[in-house]
Amino acid sequence: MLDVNIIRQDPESIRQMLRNRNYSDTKLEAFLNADAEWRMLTEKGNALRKQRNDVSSLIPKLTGTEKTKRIDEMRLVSDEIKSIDSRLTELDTIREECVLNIPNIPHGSVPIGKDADDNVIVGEYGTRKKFKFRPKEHFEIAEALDIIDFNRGVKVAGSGFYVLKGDGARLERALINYMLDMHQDQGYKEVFTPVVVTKNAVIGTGQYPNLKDDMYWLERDDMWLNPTAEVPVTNLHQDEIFEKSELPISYTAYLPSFRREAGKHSDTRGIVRVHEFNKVEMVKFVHPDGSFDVLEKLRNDAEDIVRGLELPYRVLLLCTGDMGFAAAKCYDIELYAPGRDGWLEASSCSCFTDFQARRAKIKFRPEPHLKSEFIHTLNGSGLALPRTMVAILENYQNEDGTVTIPEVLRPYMRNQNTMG
RNA sequence: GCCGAGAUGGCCCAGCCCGGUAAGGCGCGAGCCUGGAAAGCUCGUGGCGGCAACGCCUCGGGAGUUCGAAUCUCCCUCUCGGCGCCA
Repeated sequence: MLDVNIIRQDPESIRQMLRNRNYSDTKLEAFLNADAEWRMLTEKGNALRKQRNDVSSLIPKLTGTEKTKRIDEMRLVSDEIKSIDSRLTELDTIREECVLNIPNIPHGSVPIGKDADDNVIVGEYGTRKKFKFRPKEHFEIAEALDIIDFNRGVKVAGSGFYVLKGDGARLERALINYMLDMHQDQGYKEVFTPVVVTKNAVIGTGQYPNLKDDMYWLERDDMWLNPTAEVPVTNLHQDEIFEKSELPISYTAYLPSFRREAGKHSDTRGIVRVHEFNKVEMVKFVHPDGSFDVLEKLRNDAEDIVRGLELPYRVLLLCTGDMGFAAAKCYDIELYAPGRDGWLEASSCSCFTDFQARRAKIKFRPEPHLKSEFIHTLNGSGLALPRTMVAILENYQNEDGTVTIPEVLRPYMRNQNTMG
């Protein structure tokens, strides 16, 4: 959520920003209209309240006709206040709904562009293996090794779900532990949070309202299935005020994530786009100064995971048109998958400035006697598990159908070095 | 799920029965005092609108009664305790 003062002060630059981000219908104009009326009525209402307060403190001292007269007068004033208030409540609802639908302002270093084609490739790293055979796609490998069972996943939970078996399940567990351990070494504190979150939490991080159709909703309890650990982890500190000395705070969390992927058809033959997947996430709460430098560090922490796995990858700087709603700047890390000869987005690292902090009311006190200010939040996946597994299966496959286990994972798999 | 008790400024806590300017303490800050400090004293310490004087709001959330609600009525949320159920 943006600071309403910024919207009021310079609506034209917000309009330009929305054009750059490809948001056509954002209710900015509706906000401005409602806000102008709101401010006018607030002042009017305050003046009437002042009158009522003054007379009300006078009334107990009065007697007789003077008193009845005043009470009658105040009855009219109260009625007017009531009608102003009910209009103010309407306007407030409109204002809030509008402002919740306006995305964050991109950082100056973000390239302006329409869609994914305008993203900037920051760099390509690692070496691609030369295969002496046609590299297979991950589902061919996995089915042959019987480590992923697509049909039974569908049987249990419907399309878009899958089952890991044997070495597949163990590889998943190894990856989670490897990632958590590395993030711990990088200075992140591990947390394990609820998978079900409140509506307030999804508002706090900005998934609600604009991604609400992408999340699973538990109607009976008005709860939401975690779409990314960013939600429960960032909201851990909802409504809190930190001392300056407590910042920065870095968390890492492993948590299942759920996406309805409404309108997209899930890839039933693979695990590239599924409804439930594991992910290890990094979340940071930082001082507003230098938060974009922290983003570089965060991205590097995610790259460490990929480098450790010795997978070829590239880093993209997302353009204004492709960036997420709440982000001010965002890098994607994509893994190269030789079987499909394509790139897989496995991590997204973003700086949200104070956009989430304002929604979730996360503040810090710059100095003990000074007013509290909003902190900045960041997060990044390190990494999404299914796509990492796809990349491992396709990059580490051998001609005989076996898959070599990346060296860093072997300690987590009882020193086993191949699957199959 | 049932019964009971609670929710008041950064933190603690009074006020509620019996409606009339939200008291006090802690912490933190500024000032006075002091050779310096402690103690003491004074002031400040949430949000919104004008952005200066000022005004309004704020007692978990919402609705109602009233000239006037922290206080009375109704609904909801959360916390704690007891009972029940249970991996």
